[in-house]
Amino acid sequence: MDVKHPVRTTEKTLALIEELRNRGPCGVTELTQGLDMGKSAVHNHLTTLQKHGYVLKTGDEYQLGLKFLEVGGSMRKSMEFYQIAEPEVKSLANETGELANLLVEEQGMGVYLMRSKGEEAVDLDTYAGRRTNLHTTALGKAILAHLPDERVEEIIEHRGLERKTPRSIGSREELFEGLDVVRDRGYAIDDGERLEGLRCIAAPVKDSTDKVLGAISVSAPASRVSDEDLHGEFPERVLSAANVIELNINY
Amino acid sequence: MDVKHPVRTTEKTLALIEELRNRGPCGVTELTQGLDMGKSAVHNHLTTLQKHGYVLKTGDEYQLGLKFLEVGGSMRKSMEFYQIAEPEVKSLANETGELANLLVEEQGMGVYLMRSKGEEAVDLDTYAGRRTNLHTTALGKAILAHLPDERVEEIIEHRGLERKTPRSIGSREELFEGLDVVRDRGYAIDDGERLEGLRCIAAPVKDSTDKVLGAISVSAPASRVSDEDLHGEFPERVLSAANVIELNINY
DNA sequence: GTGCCCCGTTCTCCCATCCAGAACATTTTA
DNA sequence: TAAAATGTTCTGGATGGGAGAACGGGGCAC
Repeated sequence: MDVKHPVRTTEKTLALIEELRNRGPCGVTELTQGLDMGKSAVHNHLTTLQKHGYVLKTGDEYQLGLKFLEVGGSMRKSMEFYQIAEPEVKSLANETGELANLLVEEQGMGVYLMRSKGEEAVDLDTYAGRRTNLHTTALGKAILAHLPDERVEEIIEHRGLERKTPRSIGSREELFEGLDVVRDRGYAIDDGERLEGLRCIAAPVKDSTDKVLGAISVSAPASRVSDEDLHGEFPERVLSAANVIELNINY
Repeated sequence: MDVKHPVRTTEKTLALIEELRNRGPCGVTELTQGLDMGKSAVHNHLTTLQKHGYVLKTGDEYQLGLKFLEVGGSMRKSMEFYQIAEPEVKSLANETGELANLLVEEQGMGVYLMRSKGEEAVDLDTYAGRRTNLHTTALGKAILAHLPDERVEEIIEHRGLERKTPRSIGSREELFEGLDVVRDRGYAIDDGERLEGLRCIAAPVKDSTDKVLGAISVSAPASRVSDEDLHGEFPERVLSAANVIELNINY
């Protein structure tokens, strides 16, 4: 991203936020390390962010506040796709007893909008807002399969095709072959590619013009997803949920 | 909040974010109005934020991205209180079939960490990240009742005691009387104070040193909460959920 | 108790940099 | 086809950001 006239002061503030996020609660001096700013500058930025609620101070330690959740939460709530999909993701989680997820694409990355845990659900390291490379999950592949080819090219150009595990996708050819399959059968599968022993089934959600809005999925341990279920009951339920969302979006 | 050396450039960026949040997707010129900045300045800030993922551009329109949800979501996930309370809030929603909520205090305001809808749940205007004045909800009163008196004084000093409806708390005396009651019986109630016909029951969650960490609640239409239930089954369930959380936090 | 060190905070002045305003490139409107 | 929007780029001058030094206070060693 080539910006002609970046606001350097703002970039310093954003770098500070990132640093604070990685380190967790800490003092001014500790933050200064690795930030290419002096103590007074860091202090000025911190107090400014505190004044506006983005940063909290307890004793001599600073940390990020929940203001980010406020802004992010209100953005999410204002998304029609989220509002309509939310109850269906919950139903899917309750029906299957497993972990159900909702993903959208933003700037070439997948962003989890929500996750809902059924009775037996495994606890993954995902959370609302979490980003992943699209090619590494069933959700992402469901989305990629329904984006224009040139967009997919752009994305792999920009975000790469890093392999998470030996079994995961790592080349352009593998990816496009996989996406063909996804388009043919209507749903995407991750059989241990991201995490050994974890199976995910995902379906795209499209609007009335066939543009993909996002994807919905179920994740479960392989021990509870038989080979028949992997191409039977699970895709059926996921596709059904995706279909309900599509119907509600298009009235 | 009196900041000695505020970073004015950062404050401009934050003002722009707020403006963009209120207006939703819009162009540079529209944003410029009501921001006391020229077109070029607004443009510079927007492209800088875009470069770092906080702002998205589609066509000629700019809007906030899900980066805020990413930062906020990771903050929330890192909170022990949220991690432990989350399943209990879900259980509470499922058992009662109503809307269950989790609130923490930050800078004198209540912040919803999550909400979980049961089968019959009403749909309120709350969402994860949403802020409210503490004195206007059962959740807030449950928290206030277990903060030191001087802290409560500070908060009403700083945040005021605006009445939401004629029935809601609007004076210092009313508030402290109410908090006494909450302490005595162990839970807080909102009987139509915030919204006509809505009843909420909330209980505080405290750690082993008796410090209040947050509060958990159920909200339901008055038609489904009889006068007996209001001081019977509902508080019982809410207190039980709060108790489970406390046990799990203190090991 | 004393001295030392390290922390967060404040101050000041110089230089980086932010940005008004004008110019340019496109698109929309009349 | 002209006029009036829009987003984007450019430039120099005033603004204000922040390095470095100084201050104040809390904690630790001895």
